[in-house]
Amino acid sequence: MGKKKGPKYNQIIDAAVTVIAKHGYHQAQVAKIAREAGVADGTIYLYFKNKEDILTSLFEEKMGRFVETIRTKIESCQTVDEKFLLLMTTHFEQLEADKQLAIVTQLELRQSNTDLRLKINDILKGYLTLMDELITEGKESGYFDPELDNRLARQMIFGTLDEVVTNWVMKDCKYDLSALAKPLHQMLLGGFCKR
Amino acid sequence: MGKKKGPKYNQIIDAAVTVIAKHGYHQAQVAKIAREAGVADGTIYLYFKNKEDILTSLFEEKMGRFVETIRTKIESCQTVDEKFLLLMTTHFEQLEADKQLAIVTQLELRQSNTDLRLKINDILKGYLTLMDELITEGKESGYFDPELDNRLARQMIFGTLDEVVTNWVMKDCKYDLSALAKPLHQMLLGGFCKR
Amino acid sequence: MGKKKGPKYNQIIDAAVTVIAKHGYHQAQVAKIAREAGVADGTIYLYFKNKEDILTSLFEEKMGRFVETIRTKIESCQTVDEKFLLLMTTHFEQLEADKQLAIVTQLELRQSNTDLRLKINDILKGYLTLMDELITEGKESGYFDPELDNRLARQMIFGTLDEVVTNWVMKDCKYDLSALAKPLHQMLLGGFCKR
Amino acid sequence: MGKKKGPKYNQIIDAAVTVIAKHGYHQAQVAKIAREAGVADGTIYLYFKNKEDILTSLFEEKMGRFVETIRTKIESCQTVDEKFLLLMTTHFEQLEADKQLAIVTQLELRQSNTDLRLKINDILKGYLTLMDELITEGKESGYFDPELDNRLARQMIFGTLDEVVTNWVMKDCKYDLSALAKPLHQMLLGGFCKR
DNA sequence: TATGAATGAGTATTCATTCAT
DNA sequence: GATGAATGAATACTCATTCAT
Repeated sequence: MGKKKGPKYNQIIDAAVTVIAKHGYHQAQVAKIAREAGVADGTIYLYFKNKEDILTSLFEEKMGRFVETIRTKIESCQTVDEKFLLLMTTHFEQLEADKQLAIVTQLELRQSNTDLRLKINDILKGYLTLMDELITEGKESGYFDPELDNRLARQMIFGTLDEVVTNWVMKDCKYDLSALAKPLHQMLLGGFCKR
Repeated sequence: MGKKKGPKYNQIIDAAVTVIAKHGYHQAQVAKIAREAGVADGTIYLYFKNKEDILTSLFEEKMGRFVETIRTKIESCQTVDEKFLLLMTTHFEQLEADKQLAIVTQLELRQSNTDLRLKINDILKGYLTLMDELITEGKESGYFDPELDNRLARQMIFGTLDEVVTNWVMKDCKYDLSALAKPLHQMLLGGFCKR
Repeated sequence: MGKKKGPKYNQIIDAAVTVIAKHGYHQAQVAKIAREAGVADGTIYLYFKNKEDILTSLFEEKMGRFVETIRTKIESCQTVDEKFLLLMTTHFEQLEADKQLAIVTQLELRQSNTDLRLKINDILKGYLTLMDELITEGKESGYFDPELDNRLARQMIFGTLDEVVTNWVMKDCKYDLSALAKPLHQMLLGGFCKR
Repeated sequence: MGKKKGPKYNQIIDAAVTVIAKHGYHQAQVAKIAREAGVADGTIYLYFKNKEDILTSLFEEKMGRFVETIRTKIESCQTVDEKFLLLMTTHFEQLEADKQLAIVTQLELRQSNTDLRLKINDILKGYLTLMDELITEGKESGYFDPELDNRLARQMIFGTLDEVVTNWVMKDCKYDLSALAKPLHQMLLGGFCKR
């Protein structure tokens, strides 16, 4: 069980995204996912331990490279300032590139029970670590306020990005999301106040 | 039906909060709520139309005055700066005052798929309007950057507050939440950068 | 209990007829009957043992005089032939006089469980006896075939009358029912065949 | 869903007949039918849309050929007189052949309030048409009174047959039903009166 | 590997009846 | 007598998971 191999593994995950995006979390039965994937119900259980495992694997597969992509990209930047802008831009671009997936991760999977949400948080932990490193770097380089509370700053960045993406998804993804990175970057780093 | 009167009405709502906080949204059966409230299953239906009506009434009863309380409190403030600080402090204090309720509204009720989410959004709409007014006031008074995008600023504030509270709840409410208002206020208004 | 006295007793029975005719047997809850009667739910149980007792009492009260009326009327007739015609005419006239009641007895009460239907049959027993007497009289007077099987003849008469009335009710009582007595009388006594 | 194939489909229908005949319509729970059929509750829903679908399918499967059988049989008869006798005999014989089924169709299924009654009426409609044709044929051949009212004659035949069968069922099917066809035939065609 | 038929635990809601006032 | 708030038993249907083929 759990043979994370073969084309069917990915077929099933993609089918889950499609079904959840189309019918919603509570109407995404295993049988429906199996039909969408073109396999028998029982086949699902050759690749996944149970239904929850489909959802967490979905999150892992689809979001696993999410953070890595960001980390790689910002390496090329010189300043913390630039790094932050690129982090946000890349965050938005990646979600903008797969709107169906955005619906699933921003809206539908949040209806799942608390256990699944804890696993999602685990996956996000790498993202929070990255932000933490950036904040520390900013503080050490003298660019950020040295009194900054890392945890709060991190929650502020993540909470903001998440809320902005969720609003975009709820407005049917019909405006340019990555264009918002720049003004947000300015607001996060410079605050609301005039200088 | 729907008598919305008598001590039993409140007994049942309080029982629902207790049961959901203790067992989670998906394990909060009507029978369990009835037992906790000390009434028969059928009695629930003398006071509520159906199970969902319990949850929406819970939200209305418990959170209905949330925004109004904040709006009233900040009226006494002179400056936008003070208003923002008081908004955040009051936001945190109200949730801190009933930790069980915080668990229910921040984590459990978000798993619902129904009209309840619409009702939650209704309440939030009033909150977003209030934030909007504050932001505009800040811009007009020359305190905020006149180029500030209201929608983004609003999402930044709300996303930050929500994320901070959710983290506090997931850490079992074991630190002082309202004490975070001040540093957050500084970060939101002044940004991460040193001045 | 079961004090078959007072105006409320009749109020409740009339309310039951109205409610059943309007909403159907399966939607005729005790609470609905009580409201229609203008009494409290509990009051019903001062006059009736239980819900089934309302229905059997309804049948007794409303249909009890049914047979007696027929019996009295046909006493004035000279011949069996006349008696039969008058029996059928009176049967139809009585049901035609209260169409709501006809709906209840012909359609709705038949959906009741087998126990109630047995009680209804008890009440009808007097009617069958009357028919039996008439058939015997017809045979003894030499008017009917002496070989006639009383039981079958009785079932034929009752089955025919019942089916004719039921069809009339299902066609919304919109044609003249008692006018059918005469041709039916001729068919029952003379048969389908030409003479 | 609704595979209408395989031995289980018939097992379930037969179990429904058995359970309803034994415990009555209102005590025929799905779980009881499943146990009698030797399958799990959920299996029922692989073969039937819902509980009502079991009952309508039961009626279709068991009574669907009822009228057709009669129609085929009487084709071989020469005279209307013979046709009528055979119609009645076949009607009785078919019900006599499965007494449990007779209980279900004559008594229990009549307590239903649903589409089932419409379905029953549909089947009966074909029967009434057949009777109509016979009556017309009798009139045209000069055998029946040309003044005969088809509708009334039809209701008289059907009402009589139905009443006779119902009485037989209520007397626990303990006498010879089809033997009654002959005397009834004589009474219907020749009337009660001596000739 | 793959199938898909079969499983059976789990739950919101109705409504006849009671009984304290 | 009269009330009506409270009771609680009873039931169809879904769907994640299994296992014989």
